[in-house]
Amino acid sequence: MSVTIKDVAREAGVSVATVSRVLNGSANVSESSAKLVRETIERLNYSPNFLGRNLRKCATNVILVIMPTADHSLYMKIVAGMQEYANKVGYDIISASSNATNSVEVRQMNMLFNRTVDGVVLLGTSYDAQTLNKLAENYDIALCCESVEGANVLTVTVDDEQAGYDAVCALLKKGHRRIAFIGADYTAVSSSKRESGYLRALREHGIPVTEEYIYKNTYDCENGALAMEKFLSLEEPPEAVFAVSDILAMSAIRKACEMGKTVGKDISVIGFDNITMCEMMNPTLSTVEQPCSKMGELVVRRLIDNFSSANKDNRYYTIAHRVILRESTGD
Amino acid sequence: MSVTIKDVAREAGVSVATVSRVLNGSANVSESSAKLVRETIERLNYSPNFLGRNLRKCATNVILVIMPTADHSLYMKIVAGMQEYANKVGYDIISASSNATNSVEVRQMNMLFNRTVDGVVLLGTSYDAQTLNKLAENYDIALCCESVEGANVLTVTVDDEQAGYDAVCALLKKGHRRIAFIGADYTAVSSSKRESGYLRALREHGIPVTEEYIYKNTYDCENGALAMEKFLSLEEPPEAVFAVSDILAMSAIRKACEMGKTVGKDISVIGFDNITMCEMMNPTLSTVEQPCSKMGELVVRRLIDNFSSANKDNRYYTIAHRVILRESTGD
DNA sequence: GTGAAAGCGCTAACAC
DNA sequence: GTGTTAGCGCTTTCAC
Repeated sequence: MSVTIKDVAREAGVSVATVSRVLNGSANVSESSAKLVRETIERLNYSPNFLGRNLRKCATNVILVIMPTADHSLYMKIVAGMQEYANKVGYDIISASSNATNSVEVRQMNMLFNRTVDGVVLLGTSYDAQTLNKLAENYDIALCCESVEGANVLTVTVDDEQAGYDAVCALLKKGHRRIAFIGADYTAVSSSKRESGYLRALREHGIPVTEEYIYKNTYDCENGALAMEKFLSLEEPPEAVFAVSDILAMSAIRKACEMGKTVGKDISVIGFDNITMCEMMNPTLSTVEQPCSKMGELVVRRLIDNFSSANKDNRYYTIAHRVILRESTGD
Repeated sequence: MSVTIKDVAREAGVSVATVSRVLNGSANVSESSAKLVRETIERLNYSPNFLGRNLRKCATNVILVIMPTADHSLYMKIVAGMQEYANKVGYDIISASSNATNSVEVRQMNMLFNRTVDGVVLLGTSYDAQTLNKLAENYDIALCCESVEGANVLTVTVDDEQAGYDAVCALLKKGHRRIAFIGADYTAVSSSKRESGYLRALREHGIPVTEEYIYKNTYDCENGALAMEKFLSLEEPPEAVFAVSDILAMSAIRKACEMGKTVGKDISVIGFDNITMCEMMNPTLSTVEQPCSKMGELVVRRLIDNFSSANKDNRYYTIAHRVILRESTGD
């Protein structure tokens, strides 16, 4: 029903080999044949069937990105960075969202197992280190944004500990000493590392840790509000808050406003990620920027290198972050 | 190098046909063979190569969604709705972002032309009606969210004209009469239709149209701010604003705040889409909800039906919207 | 410079 | 209930 390479060959009066050569730009085709073939392709509106090509080549030139949640500006920016680089070098990026659900993630990983894609980048995963290491033996996978402790798999993230440290130092520099932390639960390595940075900053400034100033739950936005509600109900509420994501920070700010506080004056808040909304919030949100394009480009570049490499690069790369101060910290 | 159906057959001491039958759950396999095959698959860690299967079957069971911009909560919600339904009926959804760029969109459409996916849903497109109609002759495509005038292609959207009308009526009901409009430029059909609804609402309430109250540019968020800046600098500024997207509305609100206005009191704003951020803004944002899950499910359902149908469904479906009033309109 | 043909991994029609 | 085999569309080796 659809037109194949054979049809083109027959119509052009050449062999399928010649058509294939034209298609792939191989040398050793006379200009006259090439022209004839190109015209025939045009005339028949032929488009090569990549299922045949990919089967033959054992490669698809497609990379799958699996996101834990789709509704997150950060991930989309990273994917955009990946795409820009990948397209330049002849690859396509497709993405799918696992809703942070293991069964959905596994379903999507099947595209890797069944050879529908050449490699996968995980922006967060429910797999443990052991499973990932096992997978990496047979397939090309990489982690981005969110690392997994003990996984010897190509990984690209910011230096979360240092970034957390820097965020808190920015608050300390404003003169705040009662600083609270809103994090995700223990499964999120990035959050734990940012918490470590938070603790180190306090320690280095001789500030004791106040247990009530640490709130940890999931990344769901309502937890920002819950955290802020708890903080503001304390006898001695914090003067500043560091949240491990902009979403949590925004939700916290919203709650603070509801409770009559002026954010940036009564209480300062700094988030993490620098998503687009930061500049549209009221007040605008201070944050730690993750350089999304760079991260996306680097991880895809290394992953593609791995496709054709005998000994895979499984290193852990960190990319420089940047603290951005806006109105929510009184700037 | 990777294990194939032949390896499984050899190891299990059966033919490849039997293995294939087990794989596809066809009848006519003795329980003993089936068990043996399943064990062998497990033991060899075999995963079928879908390139072979898809080539043979002329189908991939994958649908591609092309989004004009990735960084938009609305699209992600629609994709989530698609995915939930698609997975239930044995399909996978993958997505890619065209950055509203024709060349990128064409690149992604190639996955359809080269048979890497069975169908495509466009959440906005740079193709014109004629091209779409031509494409629809040979391929399974659908539009969602954003229609194209004159395209006889399966389409699912809200009733944009009525939704615009309803949004403005909500503002009128609050007693406002000087109502402004922030829209996208003429290429966005949804925006034009919402504008028609805006105009009809004014007309039916005997309110003359004020040219200065209509601001049209791109969907880029800065235009919300620019519009608001213009409105507030008028001799007689509007009392209320209807923006065709929440992003534009948020940006407008942000600017109004900067200019010393209290949104919801000094000026009311209603957006469109009901993205997640609406409830986290300060003030929370009134809007017109697009029922994303439903839209996603419907368009995918019809598209899949089309795959196996001789006469394709190319109808235009509209799905019920809902006005949601929050603080930005003084509620 | 060109063509014939093998074969990528799989399914399904056919034969037994 | 099972096996043999053709063939999906393509690339590439080999021969000329």
